[in-house]
Amino acid sequence: MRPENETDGQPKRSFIEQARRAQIIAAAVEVIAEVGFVKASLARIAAHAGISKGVISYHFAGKEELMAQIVTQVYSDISEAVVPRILAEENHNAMIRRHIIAVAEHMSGHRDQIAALGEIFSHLRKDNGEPYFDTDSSAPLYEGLEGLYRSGQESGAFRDFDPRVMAVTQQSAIDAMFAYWVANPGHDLDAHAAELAELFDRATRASDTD
Amino acid sequence: MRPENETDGQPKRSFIEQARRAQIIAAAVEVIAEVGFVKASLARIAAHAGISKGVISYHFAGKEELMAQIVTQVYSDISEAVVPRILAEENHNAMIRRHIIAVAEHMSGHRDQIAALGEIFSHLRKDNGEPYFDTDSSAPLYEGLEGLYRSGQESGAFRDFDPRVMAVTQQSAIDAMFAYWVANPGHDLDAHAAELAELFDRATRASDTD
DNA sequence: CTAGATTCTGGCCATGCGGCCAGAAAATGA
DNA sequence: TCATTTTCTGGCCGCATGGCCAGAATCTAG
Repeated sequence: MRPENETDGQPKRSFIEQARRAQIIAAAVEVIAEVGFVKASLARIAAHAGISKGVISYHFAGKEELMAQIVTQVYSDISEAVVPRILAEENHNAMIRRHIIAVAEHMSGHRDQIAALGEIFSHLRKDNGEPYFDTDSSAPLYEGLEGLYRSGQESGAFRDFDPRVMAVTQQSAIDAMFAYWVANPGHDLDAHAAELAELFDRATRASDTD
Repeated sequence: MRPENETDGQPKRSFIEQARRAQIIAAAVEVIAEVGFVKASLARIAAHAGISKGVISYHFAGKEELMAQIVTQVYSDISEAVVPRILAEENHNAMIRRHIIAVAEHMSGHRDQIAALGEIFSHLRKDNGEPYFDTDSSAPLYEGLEGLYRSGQESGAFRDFDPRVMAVTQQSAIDAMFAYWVANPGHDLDAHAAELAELFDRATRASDTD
């Protein structure tokens, strides 16, 4: 039996439980990165972690929760590493460049994480079959970029484009960069990021005549 | 029993067989677009087409071949509609713009097709679990864009960027546009395409000082 | 030391899937 | 008309999966 501490809000977790959850998440990331979402069964993840299958069921409500936790974990790692570096920049043009370059630099040391994230994004579905992560659930992510674009437009650093379209495009360009890198490990990630930074700088920057 | 005409090269197909294959492909596209790849079982596709499940097995070697045929079909439709319009342009900058706008115009009347295509791309795997369509299998697609970029660079229309990165980025931007549109049917596809055309024109165009 | 809470094991079960097949039905052609 | 080929039906089979549970093992506190 599982202790019921979920009377309100967040369940309390013992240290052992936190450690187990972290271990399972780490194992799941490695397995998904290696064999893909579809073949990453609970049995396989458990075997990779050196534990029994039931342990996963014990610590997570189901496969869905495990996957969602992976996404949460990776996302917060990224934010922690990238956001401060963006905010350290002093003008909007530099912030755009920094966003792309910082996330690439961070991910270059965490390839399994970004590979697993891509798999989960495209495969995880709710029971009714709808995507777990669509453009709406990513809204907070886009809103950050959109806000940056809008304020840059107000300051005159950026030309007059549709911020939503630009945000969707920049995010997709970054995702594609990682997908390409995951499929082609020899690819030069930093060089790719530098190209993207130049690309979006030119695409967003106000013309001299504007 | 199935007649064996596959002695060499392409199997001969009767008119009835061609019609059935087309019917099944059409049904599969609709089902995938509606319920997603994972829930699009052969049984469901057959029911939607009003035929027995075995018919699909009879006309296609397996689910894999059916999915591959869908991709082939949709791709050739796109090429037929878009390529001539690109070639009709007279300079490289206009060709880039036309590529984006023409594909969006074509797809605006074929939403199920592009929705199914996205599902198949991200879900279809070989037996060994590897993606059926990765960046390498899309190489012919990229090579077309890359060639366009290179010749534009030689002519001086484009600045000096990495053609591979630009091709991957432009394709991902277009894919993201469709994905956003599929998830948000009210989205203005033509306006989005116009924004992208402007974006990539600015990103690729040679500076006055180059 | 001991009782109770916590964590783990290993296997069972229902479900849904794709592939397959024997025989029915329909089309073909002489 | 009737034999032969082509097409279709409906169900069966093996397989893999995620969820679940009874009982064992381990830890904790009094």
